[in-house]
Amino acid sequence: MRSVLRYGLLGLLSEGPASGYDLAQRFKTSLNAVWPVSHPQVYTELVKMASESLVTVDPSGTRGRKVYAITASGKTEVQRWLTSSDIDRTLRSESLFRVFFFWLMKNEDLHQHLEQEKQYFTTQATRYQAIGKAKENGEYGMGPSVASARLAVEAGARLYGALAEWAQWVIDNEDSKETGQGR
Amino acid sequence: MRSVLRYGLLGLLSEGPASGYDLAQRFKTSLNAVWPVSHPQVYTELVKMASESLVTVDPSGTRGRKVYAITASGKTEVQRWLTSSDIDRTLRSESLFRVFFFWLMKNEDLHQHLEQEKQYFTTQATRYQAIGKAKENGEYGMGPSVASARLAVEAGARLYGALAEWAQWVIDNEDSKETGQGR
DNA sequence: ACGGGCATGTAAGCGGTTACATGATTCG
DNA sequence: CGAATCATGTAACCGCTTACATGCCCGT
Repeated sequence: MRSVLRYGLLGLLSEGPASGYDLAQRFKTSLNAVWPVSHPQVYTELVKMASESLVTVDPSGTRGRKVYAITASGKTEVQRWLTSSDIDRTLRSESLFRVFFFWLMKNEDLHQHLEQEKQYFTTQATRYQAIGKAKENGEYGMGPSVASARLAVEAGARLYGALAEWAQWVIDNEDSKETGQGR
Repeated sequence: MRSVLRYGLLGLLSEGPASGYDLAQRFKTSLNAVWPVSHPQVYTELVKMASESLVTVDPSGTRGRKVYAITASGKTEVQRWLTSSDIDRTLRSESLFRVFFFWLMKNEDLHQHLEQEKQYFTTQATRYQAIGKAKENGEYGMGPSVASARLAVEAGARLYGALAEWAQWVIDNEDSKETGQGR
């Protein structure tokens, strides 16, 4: 099952033509949170897609820009992906991976780590809440793609909110053990 | 920044010696949810780690098993990882990636997709809740590694719970749009 | 003029998947 | 005895990262 990069690019191009640089930037500012990509990856994939005529290239943009546009077969391809039901639903996370090995950490180090994690999660949660508010106030325009992004942001806010609460729960658990309240 | 596979293996070996097959199985039953690995990856990494003397090999196990054990330098290595602060906190998810392109879907397809996602998320949430209960009842033993796994399971339950609620929220949003309640 | 961001790429190498391959052991 | 599972690997290939490289254009 091929990576989602291709479909992300086709999805972004569905909003209108853009250069590789544009696409890499837009990946970095929004999609990066759930699927990081690097710019060489974007450029090479665009070339590949052009050779499969999923996109067209107009190399006459200003400042050497190459403007890509989605084709009809590109549109069918992204549609096919969106309606295909074989999704990899794994939630990959190095943070959660570490949790399995908390028992190897010294109490002191673990406590510090948990505080950091909680800090990070709450920051992210409030950040996404703020972005969500801003999107509702139309600060990003009001196209259909913005409405979808709003949904994604809401998911982020809820996820990081849940993780922040979880971190607090773990900290409380630790404390009750140490003070012997559970005896 | 190298992948977490190595540290996962060292972490599992901290509980005691095990074969490559064992380790691959244990990855698949617990760590797979946050970091999938395939068995060739496990075998090759173990060979590499043996050559760096982070683990030792005893090839005289029953049925051709090769039993690996963690060394002192292996232990320091996993400790170093656990206390290093440069974590990649990205929450990779193909499900959430798709959300950005919901606006490209037909209402009908989208609604069906959302119902499926909600179904999946709620199933996972209840599944993790059940595992959490079982761990508390000591059905997996009561070693320190089980306590950590319990924390990870709790995170999973909360995460998927939040996602299930989110999916419901999106469905409600869609409905209010269609029936014109927002007018 | 020059520093910084715009814009595109190449190349090496690692991480990871998929398919293939092999033998040993247990269970029915 | 045969099927399933245990157990370990190899090889080809793809995805992706990192480092390197180049030229253009804008603002000061």
